[in-house]
Amino acid sequence: MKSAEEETPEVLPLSWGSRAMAPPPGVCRQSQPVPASAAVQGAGPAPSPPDWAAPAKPNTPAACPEEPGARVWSGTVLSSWGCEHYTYPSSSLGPALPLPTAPPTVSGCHELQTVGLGGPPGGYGAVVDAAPGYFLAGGGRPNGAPPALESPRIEITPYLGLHPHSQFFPDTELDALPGARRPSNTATLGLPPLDAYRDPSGLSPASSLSSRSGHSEASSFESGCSYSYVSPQTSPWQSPCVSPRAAEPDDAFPRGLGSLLGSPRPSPAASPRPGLGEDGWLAERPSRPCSPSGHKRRLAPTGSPQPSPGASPAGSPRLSVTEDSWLGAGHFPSSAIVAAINALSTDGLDLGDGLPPKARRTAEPPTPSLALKLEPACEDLGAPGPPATGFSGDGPPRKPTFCDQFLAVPQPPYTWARPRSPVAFSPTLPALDWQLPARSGPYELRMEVQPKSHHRAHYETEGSRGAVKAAGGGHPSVQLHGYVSSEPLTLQLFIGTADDRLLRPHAFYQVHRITGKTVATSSQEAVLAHTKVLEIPLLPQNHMRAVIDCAGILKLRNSDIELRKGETDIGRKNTRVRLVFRVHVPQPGGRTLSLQVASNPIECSQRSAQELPLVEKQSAASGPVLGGRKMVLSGHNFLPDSKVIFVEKAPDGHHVWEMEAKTDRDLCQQNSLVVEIPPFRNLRISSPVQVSFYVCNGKRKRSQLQPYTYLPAHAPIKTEPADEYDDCSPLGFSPQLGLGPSPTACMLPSGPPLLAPTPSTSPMLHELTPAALKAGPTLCHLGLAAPSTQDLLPGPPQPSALLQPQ
DNA sequence: GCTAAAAAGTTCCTTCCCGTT
DNA sequence: TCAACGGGAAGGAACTTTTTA
Repeated sequence: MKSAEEETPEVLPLSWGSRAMAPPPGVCRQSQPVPASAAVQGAGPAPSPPDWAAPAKPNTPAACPEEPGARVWSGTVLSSWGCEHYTYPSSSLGPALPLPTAPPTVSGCHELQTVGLGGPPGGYGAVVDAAPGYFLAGGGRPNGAPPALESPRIEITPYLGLHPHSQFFPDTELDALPGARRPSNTATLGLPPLDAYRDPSGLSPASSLSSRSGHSEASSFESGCSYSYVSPQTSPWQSPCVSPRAAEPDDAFPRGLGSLLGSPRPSPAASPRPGLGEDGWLAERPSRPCSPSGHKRRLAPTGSPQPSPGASPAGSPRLSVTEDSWLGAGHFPSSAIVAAINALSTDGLDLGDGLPPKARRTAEPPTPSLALKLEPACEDLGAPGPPATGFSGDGPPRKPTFCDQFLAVPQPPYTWARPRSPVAFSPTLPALDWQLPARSGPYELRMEVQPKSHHRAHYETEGSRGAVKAAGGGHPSVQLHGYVSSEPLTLQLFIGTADDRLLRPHAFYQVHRITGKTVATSSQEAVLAHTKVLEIPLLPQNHMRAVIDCAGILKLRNSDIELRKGETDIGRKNTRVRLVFRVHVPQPGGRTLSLQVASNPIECSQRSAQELPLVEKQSAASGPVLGGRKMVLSGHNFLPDSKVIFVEKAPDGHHVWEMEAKTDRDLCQQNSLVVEIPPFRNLRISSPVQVSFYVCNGKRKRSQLQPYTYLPAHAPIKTEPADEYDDCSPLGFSPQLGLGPSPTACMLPSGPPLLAPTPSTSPMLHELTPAALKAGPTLCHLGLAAPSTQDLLPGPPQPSALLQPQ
């Protein structure tokens, strides 16, 4: 069989190369020589992957079936996860990172560092990854995680810290949080970014209120309590969300606020892109404007003061995205350190130090705008009130608010309480792209009912297409097991990616809050690091189970996202998502345990949902190298002519082996397919070999890659179906890897930089040491204190639940 | 035979329409 | 009656393949 590489020129479009091989966000990959301490990250030769990653062919770039020329990095990428989580400085340390010691070659990054201390979360990736100590251990990264590979690239230098949506806008009481057991250290700083998840410049000229879920008046009115805040631990992928001209003081306000401040922002009908003329960047946007009519079926009221639903979810330097490509671990910076820097830079709310005057000025809150926008939504936000106590069915009766007069949304049996004012900044919950296990100790967050594999997302120009449904009718549901307290918790929901890379917030899709008579589950919106998050109560009286009938999926226009500075994902054919649920369980000692579970992939496009084959489940995740076993695939759009192709990819992305599996056409149904697993090309393997397969209905009609592991002849054969193989994915993918068994639940502290193993608990559980609290954030220590790779053995990297100090 | 440009064909994205609930 | 939901399709942009020079 002819490999894809043979059919495709080796030369990739620059954009592809840069996407697929780009350095971690914020890492300024220099072409000049780099000191050893830093070079390994950006440009050094790839060290050997940790042994434990071998079965998963770590960091193996491979061609993707749909984009043969594109590099697909498959394999274990979390080799440094555990340790990264350990390297989480505390906010109590103050802004004292030894930044000046960074190598000169990352000076660019250091510029970012300086600014980044006051900049958006994404900027911290630059800070962290440029920090010298970060690269000390393990050949460049803690635990020896493979570094990024050199590749064609586009260097992106975000204007960190100058973004108007910086989290360092002085706190505002507009930025209220529901308190339902939201850990008290949750960051609540910052101006609610009106365009927090979508670039307002990309506002559809005729966006309907119903679908302007981000910060639309409609949305806010509905919820009456939408709020935004920026996660302090936001990872670099959460994007600096940088506006090209954000450094201009006059342009410092969020664009969405411009109109509120009196800047010309004509009615949507008047101009498809109002304000383009005053924004040179926008003027260049080739983004398709509106339809000739410039109207939508249901137009927003002319002259509405609401300029935009918000910003794109990620101006993120997120690494390349296609449904088939991803990057290996070596490309990922330490989110833990990112969070640490976040904490360091923001602790005590005194953010002035180290901030360039320009950045500080930019960070000043456009208070009038805020007041104008949010006043109707939550009039109580600004008023003194009780501290956040969380929602509770037994809570005090909610004072009627301004928005209540507008919406007759049925009152849930509980209310969302709000803090009087944002809580002081401190290291907190893991960033949304942190990989967390679904269970830890007695706790398990489980998807009881999976969503349908297809859900057509709606555009902002459309009306809502309703809530995500369950396959068997009804709605998806999630339950937290093992929780015995009577305190309700908050379940967070956001739209994550469904490719075979690390699970992370999807740049092109956002969760959309559904309200109405048919919605029984209360919820409210938040914006965490440019990603909309739906917060749903988990109530003991409901056995900590939540039916997700309040979540739809909003599609953002590709052009709006892709053209954002720093965004490296592409939207085309990137139409699969997952519902990602998180819960943060308070633990004794003031820490918080974070769990996460992701749903099955959901196809969100109209067309592909009708045509492309989709594998939802496979009956086996592994088998003998000799093949010959039958495997049942269940999914959609299978045809009698469907082919199942097994592929193995070389580290450089070449298909080194392809084999079509025999399919039993007699047993083929639209939703199921029986294939005979072909023998592997090498019958003498000594260790498991990770390959992939896909279902092909014809040219360009291929399912996503699914994992399959060939086991050596002498190895015990694991016969359980893939569903049991991994508790986070029905396909046997670790949600963060697409490979390997599920992570072992474990807990990590997230505060101080020095962490000592706690033998009495999971090897992943580390206690804070007094010395750690005093020692200060020595990055060298960060690396040394982190558990070694061997600590994580056996098995693939161990994403951890996060046990954090409160 | 190779390369580049142009043309043609295909796929996908976005918007709009409209019937149903 | 209205709005939300949900299926379908038009139009065009983006991409791929083929043809031509």
